[in-house]
Amino acid sequence: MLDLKFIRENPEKVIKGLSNKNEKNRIDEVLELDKKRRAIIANSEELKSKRNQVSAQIPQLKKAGEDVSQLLAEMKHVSDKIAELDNELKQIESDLENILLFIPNIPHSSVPIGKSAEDNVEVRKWLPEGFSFEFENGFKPLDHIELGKKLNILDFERGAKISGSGFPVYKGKGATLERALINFMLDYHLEKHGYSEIFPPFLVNRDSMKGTGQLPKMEEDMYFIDKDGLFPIPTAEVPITNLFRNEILSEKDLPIKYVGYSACFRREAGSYGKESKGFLRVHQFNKVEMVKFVKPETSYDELESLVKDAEDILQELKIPYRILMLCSGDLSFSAAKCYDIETWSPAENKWLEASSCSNFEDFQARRASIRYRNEQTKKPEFVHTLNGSGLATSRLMVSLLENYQTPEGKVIVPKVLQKYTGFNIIG
RNA sequence: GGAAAGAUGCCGGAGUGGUUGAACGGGACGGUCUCGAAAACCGUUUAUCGGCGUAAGUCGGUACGAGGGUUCGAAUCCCUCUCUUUCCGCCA
Repeated sequence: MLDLKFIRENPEKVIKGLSNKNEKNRIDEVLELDKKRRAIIANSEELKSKRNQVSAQIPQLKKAGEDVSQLLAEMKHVSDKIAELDNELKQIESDLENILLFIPNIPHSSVPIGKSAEDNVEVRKWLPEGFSFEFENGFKPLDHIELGKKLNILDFERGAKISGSGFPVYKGKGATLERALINFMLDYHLEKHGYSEIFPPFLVNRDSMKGTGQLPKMEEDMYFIDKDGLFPIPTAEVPITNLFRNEILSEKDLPIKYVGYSACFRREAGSYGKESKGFLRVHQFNKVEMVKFVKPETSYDELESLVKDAEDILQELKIPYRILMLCSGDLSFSAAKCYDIETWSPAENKWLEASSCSNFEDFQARRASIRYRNEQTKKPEFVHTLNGSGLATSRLMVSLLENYQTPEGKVIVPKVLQKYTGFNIIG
C-alpha cells in the first residue's frame, strides 16, 4: 500500500510511477476522498471534544443537585450528529481503502522504463566452465519430459489422474533428487549466507494474503478453502513475511534473514499452450524462499546480496543462468524493483525463470504493519521487506536434467548434490 | 465435535458505568550515589488520526482481542465473531 500522505504530497510522482507500470490510476479519486475524509474528521472531533467536556461536568452538577435534563437532551442531539458524521466517515474510509489496496507499488528510480518482458535488461550472465550452447556432434538433447519418462523419475500422467494437470509426481531417484535439491539449498543458505530457517504453515488466512499483496487483486489466481477461510500459499513469502505482521521490531534485531522451504500452490488461471507443458507451469511446486526484513536505507544493498545468494546456488550446481532487471511494466504488483534469474534449457533452447528477487520497500510493511523502532527518533517506522526464490525447484529441475544429460540418455547428479542423493547418476 | 474459563500497556496483573491512557509489581532507559558496579532513591517509558507549525512542539480525537448496540458518558452493561487455555471425544 502506498502512503496516503505521500500520495497527497506527491501526486504527480505517483501518477508517473503508475503509468510506467502500465497501470490506470485513480489518484484523483483518492485525493478527493482524502479531502472529504479530513473535513469530516475535523467536524466530528470538534463535537466529540465538546461532548467530553460536558460529560465531565454532568456528574458534578448532579452532585450539586442541579437539574441536568436540559443538558442531557442537548448532548443527545450532539451524539446523534457525531454518529451521523462517523457513519459517513466510515463509508469514505472504506471506499478509500478499497482503492488503495488495488494500487500497486511504484518502480524505484533505477528501474528501466518499459512496457513488457521484452524491455527487461540483461544485467549479467554466468556459464559453467566448458559450457557450450551447442551439443557436440549435432546431438539433439532430450527435454525434461522425455528424460523423466525414459528414466522413470517423473510421472505427469498419473499426477493428472490423482489431482489434475499441473500436479507432477516425482518417482524413485527423481523424488530423491528433488529432496536433495531442497536440502542442499536450505543448508547452503543457512551455512554460507547467514539465514535462519523457518518451516511455515502452508495455509494462511486472508489478512496474511492481504499483507503481502496477493489480495485483493490476485484472488482469482489463488486457491481458496472456503470451508475454513484459508488460502494454500502461492509462495513461502506469504507466511514468512507475515510472521511480524502488526509487530514493532527492535532496530538492533535488523536485518532479519529467513529461509524456508514450502510447497507452492498456484491456480494459474488462464494459462494455456506450450508454455504450460511438463514442469514449465504447474499448480504445485517446491521452492526455497529467502525473506529479509531490513532498515530502509539498506534495502537496495540487501537486494543485490539477495540476488547473489541465489546465484551462488546455481554456480555450485554449475547451471548456466542470466540475470534480468525487470522493466517498470513487467514488475509485479508489490515490487519496487526486481531481478529475475533465468536458467538455460537446452531442449527448449531458451531461458526459464527460476527465481525472482524483489525489494518491496515499505509497500508490504505498510499493508501488514511491520515496523521497527528507530533508535534515534524513538519512533516506529516501517521496515523494508525483500524476498527471493533461492530457488524454485521445478524450473531448476528442467535445466538440471537437460544440462546434465549424457548422450546415452542418462543424467549425472551434480557434484554438490551427491552427498544428499547417495548416487551420482540416474539411468 | 462437546463443555468450561479467559483475552487489559514491553511483561505480570488490578479495575463492573463518570479526572482510568489505565492502580500495583517487574523490565527497560535516564539521573543521584560510587574509583567502578550492585543496592537504594528520583524520574521517564503505548499506538494511531486530525488541526496549527519548516521543525522541536502544541491543541484535540480515538483505542483495554475484533465488530456492532445501549447511554449525555463504556475497559466496565448487551449481542456477534475471532483467538487462547483446560477437560472430554477423535486422531497422524
